[in-house]
Amino acid sequence: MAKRVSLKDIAKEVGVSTALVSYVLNNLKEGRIRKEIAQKIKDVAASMNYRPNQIAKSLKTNRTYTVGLIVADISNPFSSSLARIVEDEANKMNYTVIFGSSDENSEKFDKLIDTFLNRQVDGLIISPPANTAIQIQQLIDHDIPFVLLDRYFPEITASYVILQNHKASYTAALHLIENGCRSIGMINYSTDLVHLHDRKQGYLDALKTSGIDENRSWIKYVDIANDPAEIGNAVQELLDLPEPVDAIIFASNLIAVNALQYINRLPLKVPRDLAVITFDETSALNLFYAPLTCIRQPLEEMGQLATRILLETIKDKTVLSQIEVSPELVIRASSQKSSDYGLER
Amino acid sequence: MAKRVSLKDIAKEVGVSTALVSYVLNNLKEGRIRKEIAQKIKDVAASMNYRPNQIAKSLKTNRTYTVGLIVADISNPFSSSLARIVEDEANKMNYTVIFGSSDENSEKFDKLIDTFLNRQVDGLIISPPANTAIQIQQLIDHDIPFVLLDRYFPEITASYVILQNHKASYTAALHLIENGCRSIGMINYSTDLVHLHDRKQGYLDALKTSGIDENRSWIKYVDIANDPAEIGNAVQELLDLPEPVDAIIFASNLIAVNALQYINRLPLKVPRDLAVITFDETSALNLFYAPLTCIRQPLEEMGQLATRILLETIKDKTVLSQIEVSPELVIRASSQKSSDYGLER
DNA sequence: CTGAAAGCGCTTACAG
DNA sequence: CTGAAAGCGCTTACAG
Repeated sequence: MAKRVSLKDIAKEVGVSTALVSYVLNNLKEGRIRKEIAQKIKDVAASMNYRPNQIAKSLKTNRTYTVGLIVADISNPFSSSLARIVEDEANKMNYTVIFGSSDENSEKFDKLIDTFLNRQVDGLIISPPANTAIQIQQLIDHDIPFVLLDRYFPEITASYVILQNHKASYTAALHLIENGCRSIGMINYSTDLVHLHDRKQGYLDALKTSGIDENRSWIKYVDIANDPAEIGNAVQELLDLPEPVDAIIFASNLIAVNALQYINRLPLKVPRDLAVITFDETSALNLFYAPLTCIRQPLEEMGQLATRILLETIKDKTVLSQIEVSPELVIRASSQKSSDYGLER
Repeated sequence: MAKRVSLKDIAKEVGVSTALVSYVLNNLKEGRIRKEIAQKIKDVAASMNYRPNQIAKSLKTNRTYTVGLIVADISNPFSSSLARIVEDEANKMNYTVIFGSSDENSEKFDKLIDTFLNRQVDGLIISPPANTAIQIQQLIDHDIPFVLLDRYFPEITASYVILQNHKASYTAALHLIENGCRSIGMINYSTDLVHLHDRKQGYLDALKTSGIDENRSWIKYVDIANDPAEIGNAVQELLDLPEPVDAIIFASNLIAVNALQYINRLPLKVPRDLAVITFDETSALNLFYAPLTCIRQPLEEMGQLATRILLETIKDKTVLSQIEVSPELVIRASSQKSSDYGLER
């Protein structure tokens, strides 16, 4: 790289101190600097193509204007959609975002936090993997500004932005019941992630409310690695029950994609033979033949809130916001047996 | 944040100079430092929970171990898949990545480059929007290490990793012709992006080779903003031609998702009534009823190569690599009229 | 084997 | 209105 021009170079060129150059270029002490000299400095800076060195500035000010975003996997559309929203919101406040994928792995997660803190990020937005409450507690102990996104730990007093997960699946299950479903399955992840447990609980409570006996074999747990074969098997098992399931709720978009791909190869028709509801609404789901009823998370709101809360926290360490946003049940054909959708093909 | 511990604190605690601490913690001059004192320093550093300040280190060494990744839109699965690969490859070499989305907008793109350079990234991986050759040339003029990914400018001598785009659509079109298609449409973006022009040209050359007269109305151009209605219209127009098209090639995964969603609502059947091939293979496409023939880009290879070339360039500014990777035509049901797939439903 | 010192490029009290 | 100077937390020739 060609030798970069520094404040000192400009100062020498104009014949003033670096301090003055710094003041002028940062628009400080405006009224109190001679106009001509200020203009001269700006002109020279422009002509020399001056580019402030943020690293030096950060070292001095102890602010990097960088936030670290830790997601499960940036290539998962759910994560990347949030990333985009965080990016836009952070940029508005002149923040840049660095990202990392934890792969649901506690060690990788630790490493990311470590790296990001070494890089002096001003704060973190985190979708933590399961069983990382200790690490999160350490962030608190060290007074590191952060907010949890999408996931949380009930035992920890930290800011978070999550979905009303219980309500989401409660509403979904109730909707299925109202549409005549009686044996409703769920495919969920086998994990300690609390928000996924909440999704299960909402579903169970809806059954109970409706006087439907809970049936343990209606819930299938798959590894969070999203293995297509395993998810296909889970579907098949639900259909192979003595009394087969007449509806399935998918606890995530990736479960849905894999399950529906499997269902595509089956002779059965959605929703005629099987009603279906999925968490999340991603473009990946749009090509299924039956328009899918889904639980829409307000991603825009979630990403923006998380970012804003983080930036607030950076300014004022005493901020604590725990926000649960509302899901929206978007009702389409896939959940309504009464619809004739399954027949028309 | 609790007062951070610095080299100086450790030095004071142990009773040595900061220089020595720095040497020990960086494992420099290993054989030449008394073992006991080295161990003591390491122990104290650990017990004080020392965390090296990368910012200070960067200021001194002029290396941030950060790369900037500029994509069109991180929420586009194509971009986020590449981002994930770049992330992994960069992490291997202890690099962190900051990202930004240009939205195909030249001004946003400028701003991102500016921000990233101010932050002293060691280099950039860039999918440039149309008409940004000037900006790219400036990077060269300023000796900034970078590599273009997915897109390039033939008039500029810069490192890049792209697909053999011409070959990709040439092969695809030929395959359709061999399977009996005679009037083959293409939906592409109206843009100056050269790689998309290459995709068009490959398609046209395949027609010519096969003795099929090029028909201007077979190519529809849509805005790169991916408006679903506009893309649906493009499909309809191709079907409404006096001599309707019997196959369509989609020039990107997002065109495909939108077009297929539209096709889903039509009475026609793929491939019986219309054969179809798409660029890119994303999970978004898996739920279409007919398994899709697609042009698979070797994303893993592309992301890794781009990252490696960048890191090479950072070390040695004289590196210049222009790589065109091979597409793979993954043949499935959607492109084969002879297949009975379209009939079985 | 170890330390004193300069310096990376900024900001910012402080002094005048 | 302007400047000299200290200092952010490191690294690294240089000297001994």
